[in-house]
Amino acid sequence: MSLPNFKKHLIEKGGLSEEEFAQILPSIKTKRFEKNEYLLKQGDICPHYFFVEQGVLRFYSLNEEGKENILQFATENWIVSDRGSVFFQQPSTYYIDAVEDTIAVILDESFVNEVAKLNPNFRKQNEILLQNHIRHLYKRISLLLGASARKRYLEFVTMYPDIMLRVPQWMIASYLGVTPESLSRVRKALAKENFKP
Amino acid sequence: MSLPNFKKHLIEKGGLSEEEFAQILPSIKTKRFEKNEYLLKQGDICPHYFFVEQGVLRFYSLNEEGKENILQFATENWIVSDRGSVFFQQPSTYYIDAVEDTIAVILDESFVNEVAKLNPNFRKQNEILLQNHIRHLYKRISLLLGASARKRYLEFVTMYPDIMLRVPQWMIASYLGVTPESLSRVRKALAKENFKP
DNA sequence: CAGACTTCTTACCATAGGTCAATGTGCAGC
DNA sequence: GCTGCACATTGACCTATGGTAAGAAGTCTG
Repeated sequence: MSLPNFKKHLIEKGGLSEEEFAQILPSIKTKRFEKNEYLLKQGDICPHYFFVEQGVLRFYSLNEEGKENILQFATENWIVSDRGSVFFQQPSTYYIDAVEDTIAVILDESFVNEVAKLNPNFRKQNEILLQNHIRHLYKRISLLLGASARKRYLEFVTMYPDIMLRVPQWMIASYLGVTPESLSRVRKALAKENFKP
Repeated sequence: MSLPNFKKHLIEKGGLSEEEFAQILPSIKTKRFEKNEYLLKQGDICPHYFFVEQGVLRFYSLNEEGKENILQFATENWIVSDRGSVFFQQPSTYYIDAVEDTIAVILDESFVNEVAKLNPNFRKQNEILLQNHIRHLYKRISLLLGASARKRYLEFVTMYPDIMLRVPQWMIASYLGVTPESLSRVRKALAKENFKP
């Protein structure tokens, strides 16, 4: 298993050297998930963080009526998890599953500590990721509070053009908080105004 | 300035002793804000974290049409800030102002480090606060994605009964992502079904 | 290739919530 | 005790989005 993305991540973002990476490579655990396979189900204690080496994951909740609300997609180089569940060792209220066949690197607190021992900079980089994550969540809430379906879609397209092409449209609708039909209408209206994605 | 809430916070959550608190007390900076006074404006680099010793703050964004979207309220013992702006030293896109006259403790990274030196446990407690914060943001997004105005309001009331009583209704509407008129109608309908808040 | 899904689109109608405007109502300042 | 705001309510109307149902297009599978 060569893990080019994870290697790049640790070297560029984590500040590790080639040698340091080679040193920890043997202790890296990965897992392969098939399309539609679950990584986490409601009620489970989320065991790890998942770094997407290859593929697409989705993180979502299910409301009482059985409607899925997609909170996050994760493509290559993204980390996804129910952090709260991992941290507090409490049952999760969320699901994670694979949108495509996916290879994920299994991360846990001990791994972070181990790498941080090699290179103290790594902890700082983790902190940066976390802060960016929070920023992103705030932005998302702002949009959900204030923006129309159309505006949210446009924002999504410019922010994640890659994801757009890899997940079915109804999942994007769920991420945006609208029905697939509504999203279809929004897209049609945009096409009529000759909007180029 | 006696700061009973902040003292309690540091002792109970931060694990400090009375003596340790007395030791840092002289270096604690506080500031008083009048109702409607700004703590942060769009474009500023958010200089600190604010711990609310007494009063109510609100954290919000303004969209292009000038509509306010309230992201968070903070009453006693809450910490509020644009963390991203503090951390990355970048201009904020948010506002913070005082809903009531407020006494806030001014916190910055150096303060956290100073206290952590006294009691290493403090860093862990900060981490816990942060993780809870993220959990809370996810929950909020789920509700905005999937729940009706009524459900969001009921959730708000049970979660923050205290805030309900201290901020005007139109701000709650903004927090929930509906118009004040809609919220008024939701409340009327609930009253008719003899809902007791 | 046939058949069964899944996804996307379209059309028609329903409705929650938005908009606008008028009316209350309480409270702060004179 | 008025006067003037800021907030809240209400009603009439409108619009974006939801719900339903059907068909078209694509895709997987035997």
